[in-house]
Amino acid sequence: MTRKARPSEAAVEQRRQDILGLVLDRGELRIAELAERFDVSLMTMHRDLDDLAARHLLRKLRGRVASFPPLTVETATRFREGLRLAEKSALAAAAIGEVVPGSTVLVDDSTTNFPLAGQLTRIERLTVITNSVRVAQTVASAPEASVVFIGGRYHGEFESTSGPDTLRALASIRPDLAFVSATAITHGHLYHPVQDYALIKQEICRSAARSVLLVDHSKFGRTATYPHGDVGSFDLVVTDDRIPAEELQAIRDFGVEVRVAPVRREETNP
Amino acid sequence: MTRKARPSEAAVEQRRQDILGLVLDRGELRIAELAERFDVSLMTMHRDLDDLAARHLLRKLRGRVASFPPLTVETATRFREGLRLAEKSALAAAAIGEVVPGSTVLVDDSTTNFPLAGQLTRIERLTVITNSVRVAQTVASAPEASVVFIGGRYHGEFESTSGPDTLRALASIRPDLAFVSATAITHGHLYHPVQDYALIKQEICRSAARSVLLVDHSKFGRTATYPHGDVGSFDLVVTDDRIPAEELQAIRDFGVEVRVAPVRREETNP
DNA sequence: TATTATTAACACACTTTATGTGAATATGTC
DNA sequence: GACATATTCACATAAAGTGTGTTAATAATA
Repeated sequence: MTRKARPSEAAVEQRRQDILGLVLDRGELRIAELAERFDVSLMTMHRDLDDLAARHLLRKLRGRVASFPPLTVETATRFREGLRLAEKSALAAAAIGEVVPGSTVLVDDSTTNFPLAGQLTRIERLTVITNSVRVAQTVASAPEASVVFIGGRYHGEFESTSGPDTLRALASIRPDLAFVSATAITHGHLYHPVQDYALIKQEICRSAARSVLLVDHSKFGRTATYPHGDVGSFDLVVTDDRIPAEELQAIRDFGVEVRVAPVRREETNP
Repeated sequence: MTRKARPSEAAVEQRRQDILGLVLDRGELRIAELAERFDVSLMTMHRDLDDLAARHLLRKLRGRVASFPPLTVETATRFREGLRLAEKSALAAAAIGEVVPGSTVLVDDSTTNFPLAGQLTRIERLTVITNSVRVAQTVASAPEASVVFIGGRYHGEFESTSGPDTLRALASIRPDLAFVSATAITHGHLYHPVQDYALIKQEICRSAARSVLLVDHSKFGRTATYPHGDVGSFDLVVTDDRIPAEELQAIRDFGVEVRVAPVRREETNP
């Protein structure tokens, strides 16, 4: 009958993200219901779900799909990629000024730091240390870049390393500056759903001469299983202008400098 | 006039590889001449060359292109990807039998090892140690895989780490089995164009309880700047059935076991 | 300034991809 | 094991995406 216009690749990916969001919200859903709700055939919905399942973002059962524990999924690189890009770019622009040419900069594993990594290629004679494959690849695309990758247990879902080897390597270096991000922050206290990464973020603050925390507004008011200190460990916090007022005050109460980056809004999701 | 049929993406990539091969062979060529030789417009040739230049595989000058030092380019991952895949798969199939479930396997950075890495996901309770991002990503795609990435100075063109940190990390581990490959081998002696990697290959042989060398026939009869020992350091050499007879004999003279993998031939380039 | 090389803008034709249909196969339930 | 339902397969279709060459504008060299 009335055939539907073929959507662009980006639109398909967007739909799949939306499906995942819904599944994450509900925990479990019938496939037939999803097909109806997104107004696609059962076949297409199966294809979407097969794709998400192949990325280990949900489980496909007979007739229904189930989510993995929500925060674990949200932490996976494949899920966060491209999310809140405007905010992340704004944070990068506000933070890049901290970087001095010729210095050694440590960049944490986080999609928040990806735009920042792109900016770093413009600064001269930098040594960039990271445990994130994506950050390493981005910075190394500049011909004269010096990149040090920190080894350890490799996690495919984050495309980065962690664990005791990583901690040990971190303890033996002393970068001039470190950029760290957080997945969850409430009243100035930081949390991460994966213990290994919580430990790493703490160790980074200890090892770096100066450390900067990058968090967009969506991370505020959330918590996760493993606390990893508070904003007091940082010398500067960079966030965007949709940070809740009381959270902003909480950070200032720690005596930490806060830089609020303006985000140009066209069509931002809440 | 007579429009030309639009080639597939693969065909375009093949043409670009051919262009690169020619430039590598000649050192320098006029762009107009290349356009004529490959029977494409000047515009298309510019697009091809821009692409190759963006991958740092050649330099585009005004009216002509020049190659970087040949062996350096040939070593770059971006160049070797997909080259001699039939041989590499055959080597992987012949070598995979060496891997014992539950053991710790070290896999060298090399496109030769990529198919092998894919095979490794089928074996249970393995710990895979590597300095290659691609190997790490491949193995980590299996959900229960345990992957250890060796840190160090990161090289974008190889997508892997090397240098003193890498050597030190290698020295502190003792894998049950190591798969190593070589870029150049003559009369049983091994060579690599990059010193850092030559050192790593040597260190691997020292640290692993048992080590296997994987080399397809194209690597024989070549040398490079940095020698890194001979086949005597290995317990087994796996190669394909187009290995020159005298090279095969040379390896056997070292008293090393050789396994010659049969390659199914359909349309293999020389 | 004259000449040649490069890039930009566009139209075209081909390839690739997302989709839905209906049939064939697989999976679970009673 | 029979039945119902879920999934996959094979195919046709339409639109998105991509490589190409032409012409015109711009940039670089002599």
